[in-house]
Amino acid sequence: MLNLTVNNRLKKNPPDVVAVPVRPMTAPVNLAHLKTACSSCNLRELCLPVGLSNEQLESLDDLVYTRRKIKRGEGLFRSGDGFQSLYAVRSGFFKTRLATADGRDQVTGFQMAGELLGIDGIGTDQHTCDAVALEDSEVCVIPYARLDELSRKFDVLHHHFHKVMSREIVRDHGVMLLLGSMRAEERLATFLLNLSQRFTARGFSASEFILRMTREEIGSFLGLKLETVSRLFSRFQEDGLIAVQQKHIRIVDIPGLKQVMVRSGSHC
Amino acid sequence: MLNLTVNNRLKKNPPDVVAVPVRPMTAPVNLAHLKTACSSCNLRELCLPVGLSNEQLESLDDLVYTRRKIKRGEGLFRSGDGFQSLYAVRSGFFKTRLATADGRDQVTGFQMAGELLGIDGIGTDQHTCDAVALEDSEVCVIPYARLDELSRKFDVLHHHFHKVMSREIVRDHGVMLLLGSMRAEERLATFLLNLSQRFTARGFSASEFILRMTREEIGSFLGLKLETVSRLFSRFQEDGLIAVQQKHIRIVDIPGLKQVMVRSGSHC
DNA sequence: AAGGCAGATTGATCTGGGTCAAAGCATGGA
DNA sequence: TCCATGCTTTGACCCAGATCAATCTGCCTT
Repeated sequence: MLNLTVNNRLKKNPPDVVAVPVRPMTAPVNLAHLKTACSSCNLRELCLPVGLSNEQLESLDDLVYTRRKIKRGEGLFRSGDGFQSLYAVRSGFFKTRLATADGRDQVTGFQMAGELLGIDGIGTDQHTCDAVALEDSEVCVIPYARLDELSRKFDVLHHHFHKVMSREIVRDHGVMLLLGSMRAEERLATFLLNLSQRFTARGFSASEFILRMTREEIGSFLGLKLETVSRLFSRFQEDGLIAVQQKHIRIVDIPGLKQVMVRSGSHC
Repeated sequence: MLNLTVNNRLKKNPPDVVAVPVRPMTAPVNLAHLKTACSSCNLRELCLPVGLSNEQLESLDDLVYTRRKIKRGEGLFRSGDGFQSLYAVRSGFFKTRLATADGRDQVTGFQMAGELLGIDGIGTDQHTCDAVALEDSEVCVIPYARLDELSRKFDVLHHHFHKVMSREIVRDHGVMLLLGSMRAEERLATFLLNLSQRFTARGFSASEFILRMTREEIGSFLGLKLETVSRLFSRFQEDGLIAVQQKHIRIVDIPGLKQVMVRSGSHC
């Protein structure tokens, strides 16, 4: 067995208090380039603040007052850690994974800028999975108690948070469908198109991107072995659907990939 | 291909308005046997009201003022339906399933008394899956707008609802682990033990129960074919772990089943 | 610039679970 | 009571994807 787990072993989290304050609570900062709270964050159309008024946005700024940097391979939180905060990815890339007693591993998702991490902790006041940075990353720390408080003041925020959780559930159902009833090629095609779509939403190229995760991590997420993932990449390339060079992916034929997603579906 | 889909085709839902009012809003009902709202429901320790004070419980009674009966094979809601209400299973048994354009089907869960249905609809104001009764069932209708309103009044309810959603997410991650990295026997053992545990929580026998779903539905949920499920039942019986007779299951050796769940896990 | 090493590719082979097919079994409606 | 029909079981065979193994590639370190 590969000893990837050893390398990815999480360092014990520093407490949130250590995190870099985005806006010192003492003196307000006027310089535009330092005003890095939600109201001026360029992710505000993707992240928690979607749909908030300017006024509401500004009170979010008091909520999200710390950031935390996580180096590649380090953990943001791990299963069993006490739950206090949610995290919004500001930059970088994460995976979440579930580990079983007997050493198995299931990657449950990959998170990029604007996406929320840590919701799993609300139910039991403990995190139930590990979140690991796949590249040097930064997150906004959202103390849950404050979010709760604030969302009682603002209907929109309250409702929006429910929507975020609900969509996470719907996403998970999609992954179940993928794992439970798709063939290998469909899974990988679905995965690539999903990434592409999420990059597009962030203003990046829909057809060209760098995979932040290894073949093994992709495999774990898709319920396949890394060799299978690798072979499929090669096959897709032969078929003129994509161009792969290690982690660099270019989708050559998006409609073609979409066909793979569906066509092999109608088995028989 | 089996034509199960045809038989399970959902009838278009009757609007919630048609549902039987549990407590007519006009005159309060005094008779104890008719007082069937949350405050006197025997599921209150399992369902949404967990942890509420008596006073809070009584205001829930105004929230949950209708019930709906669903016959076996009928749908409670289906993908695409507008979302207005959540549903708490009062009696009976449901499955939720996701259907793809190309006719594939993934069962995403089975719900029993006290469990919540419909959360998937919050994110987009439309349901994203079908909920189908596996036996004649009854649900409490919880208008979402009211829940929202009420949860602004009661911290506990508000927070509890978040917990329910979060736990659903954690559950889904567990299913991903199952689908993504367990072998067939482990999946079935996990499934049986999970059912057993949920029946126990409801005061039923941990070791003897009736399966409300077909082999095909179990298979769909577990990412296996019905023949595989059937063969595994037979194998488990040969191995003295369970006794099966059609839908009637008796778990003979719970520790043994737990071993199957883990042992085959350490592949190699 | 060289060496080490994590990750990726590719080939050969094996196998768990899928597929196809044929009975068996139970339940409900006429 | 007796089919009809939907569900389950079991057997024979097959194949997608796993496993095992041997390179290859590119990057990081010194």
